[in-house]
Amino acid sequence: MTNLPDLAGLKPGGKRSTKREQIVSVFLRQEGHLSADDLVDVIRREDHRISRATVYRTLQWMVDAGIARKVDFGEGRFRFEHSYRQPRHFHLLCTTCHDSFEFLSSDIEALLAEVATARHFTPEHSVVQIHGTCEKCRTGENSSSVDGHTDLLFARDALRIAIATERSGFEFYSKAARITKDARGRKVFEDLAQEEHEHMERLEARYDELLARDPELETRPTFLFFKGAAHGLFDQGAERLMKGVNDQQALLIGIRCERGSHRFFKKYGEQFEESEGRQIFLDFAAEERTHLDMLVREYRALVSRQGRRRHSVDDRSGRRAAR
Amino acid sequence: MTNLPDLAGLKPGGKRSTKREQIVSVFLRQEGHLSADDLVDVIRREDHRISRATVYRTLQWMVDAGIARKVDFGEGRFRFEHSYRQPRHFHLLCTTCHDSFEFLSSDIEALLAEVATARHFTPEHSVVQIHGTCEKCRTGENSSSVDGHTDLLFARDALRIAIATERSGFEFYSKAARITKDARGRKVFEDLAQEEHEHMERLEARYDELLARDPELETRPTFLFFKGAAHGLFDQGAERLMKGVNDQQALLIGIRCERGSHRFFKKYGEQFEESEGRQIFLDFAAEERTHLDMLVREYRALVSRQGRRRHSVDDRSGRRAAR
DNA sequence: CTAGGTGCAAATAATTTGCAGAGGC
DNA sequence: GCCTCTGCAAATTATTTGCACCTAG
Repeated sequence: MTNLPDLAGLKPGGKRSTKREQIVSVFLRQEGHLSADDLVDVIRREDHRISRATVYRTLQWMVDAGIARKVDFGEGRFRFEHSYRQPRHFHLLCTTCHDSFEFLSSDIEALLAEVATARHFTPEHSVVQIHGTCEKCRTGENSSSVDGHTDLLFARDALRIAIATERSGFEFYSKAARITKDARGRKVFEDLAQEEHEHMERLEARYDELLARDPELETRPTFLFFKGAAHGLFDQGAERLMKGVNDQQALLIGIRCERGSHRFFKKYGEQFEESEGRQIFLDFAAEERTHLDMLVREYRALVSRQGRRRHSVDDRSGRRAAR
Repeated sequence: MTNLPDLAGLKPGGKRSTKREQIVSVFLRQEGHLSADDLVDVIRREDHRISRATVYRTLQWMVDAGIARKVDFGEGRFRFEHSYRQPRHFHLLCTTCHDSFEFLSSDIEALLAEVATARHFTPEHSVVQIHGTCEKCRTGENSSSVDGHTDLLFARDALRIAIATERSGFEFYSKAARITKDARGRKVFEDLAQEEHEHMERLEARYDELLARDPELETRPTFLFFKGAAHGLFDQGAERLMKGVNDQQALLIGIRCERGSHRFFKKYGEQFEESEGRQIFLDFAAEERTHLDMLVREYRALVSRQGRRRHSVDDRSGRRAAR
């Protein structure tokens, strides 16, 4: 299912499965958050002659090698999770069944960054845990769970965000085109609206492909929580357009939206290991970048045209003054 | 400095200082986050004959009694903090000097609540920790620190938020009064603007009193991070006013702002133990409640006046039809 | 007198380490 | 043969517990 990493340190034609490789391989085949003891149990099922000490040593080695991450759920012992894919995710921890669920929240991350800055603190990593009771333990039955397919969920949520942003971008540019007087400026906005629309359709197709891979995908709960950062930028921009602005201001608002959007998706996407979700964010950032460049070019053109017009006015008034 | 709690379980005329009382009293005199061992060290300074086991037992007793809270900073052992005053606060943890700093963030709490809801999870408590390097360890010198005077800081930040909200409330009502056509409705908005203004001055006086108690207070870093929830409600309301609304809509917008504000400050304030900050939030919530009632009364009056007018129109057209 | 508090030492529990032997290139 | 890995048992660390004793009400 998951494509295992290269088991660093193993020669391509590796001979016998040494203990370490065996432990690493078993660990990577598991999902969820294992305690050292859980891992010993699983491993003993296929090989009796493995010492607890070796498991501990291998776990430490995996942490150093970046394969595993040590997490503390406050149980008085550590657990270990795969460390590739989403870095810096957060946890929901059921105090009854001790099951754990992951989530991402760029919103919380942004707030944490603000706190760290305000307190002159250089953050390395953050721990966010919600301790409580999971639905299963409360109601008895298990609902659609996250099931560890976080890759697909991440891609799904990244696409949803990208689509929502494209949609509000489309609305923004349609509105901007409607209120722009200058024919050339209007054309730029119309083209951008057109592009946003096309790209939105491409993203929706990609979303459908994803659904085809897992028909249950759409019923699964949100994994990536996201609203502040980029979402709403275009909506806010559209509101500002309604207050009555001139062509130049409309371009500036567009630039501000695209730049915010580009920066955010690039920065956020780059945090992740190679994955479909990451790619969606980076593709999207690139797209926003193109739009940004287009707007900036147009803005410069507009300003220089106005400058020329003003110059000729100046010339005229100059001549008038000299008269 | 801090007023110690009643050392629950101690009979009023308690005789000799039993060990437990001694340990509790030493614990409460400390500040920061102590490990069991730290506490043993401190206690041994005044009494050699205290067993580690007793300290552990007393710590557990304190946790059960609600005097202390057990926290896990991922060091492989637990620490204990005073549990009265701010519940559910979060931590900045320096990986170098192992010092710890506290902060509150209603914004993060709100997001965590959303995540829990979306995942059908019943949250009990949340852990939020930012691990990194503190300013002291990075630059060598200690800046204005929080110094454990969290009570004052909490009160200061609560006041700041209340003042900011009053200010935007004042602006909102001034604007509403300006655009209201109906004389009676205008009077209501003017009165409210006036009230917000007076209350703002009272809050500012209270703020100055606070500053008098600690001249350094204003230079200390933010303790309570806060922006989403209530702040901005009136600003948003004011924006909606600008879009051109009738008197009735203006009242509805005001009602929505006051209700949101009231609910938020009440709910948030109630979380805390008795403290100045809590009182500020609750006073403020009560104030918003009064305004809310006033607006609702006015809204009903307006609607009933309109109803009467419409009725009389109906009557007239009825007569006309019967003619 | 008696329930609960306390000290001491031993028990637990998770994890680490010393050391001698094993295994692979 | 050399170097690293591994198993085993002992050590370490934080915390808990059993048990006999003590002490205040």
